Amino acid sequence: MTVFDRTVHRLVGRIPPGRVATYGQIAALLGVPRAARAVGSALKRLRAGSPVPWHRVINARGGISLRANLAGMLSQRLLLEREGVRFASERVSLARYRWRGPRRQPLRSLRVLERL
DNA sequence: ATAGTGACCGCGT
DNA sequence: AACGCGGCCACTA
Repeated sequence: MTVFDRTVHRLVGRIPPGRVATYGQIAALLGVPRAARAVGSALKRLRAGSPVPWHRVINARGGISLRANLAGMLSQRLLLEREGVRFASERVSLARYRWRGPRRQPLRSLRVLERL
């Protein structure tokens, strides 16, 4: 494990249930816009049983990238559907499910508004 | 130090 | 809309 790996894992850990992010998006949020591929590798290095919600990371086309491992591909889809993410012809609508990135803790006054 | 390897991406057929 | 390429970045052997 490297610093890069842990940084990726930490960020991915903040994606809420029912939402998704793309590899490129994660890379961009980390300040390395073109490291999408490296992000995928970092996720692959996750230890089995890790609490990191790796399944919430998909490719820019809204699809699952685990083409090689068919088993893993199905489980990813299952995990997402279990959270309410719907698939349409092997794809999810990024417009609808894309996570907007980590938000700073809202200001106290704004929090009140959120409850409305 | 270096060459090889992808859970990627955007662009041009 | 699907496919193929080339470029990219971090990691590994």
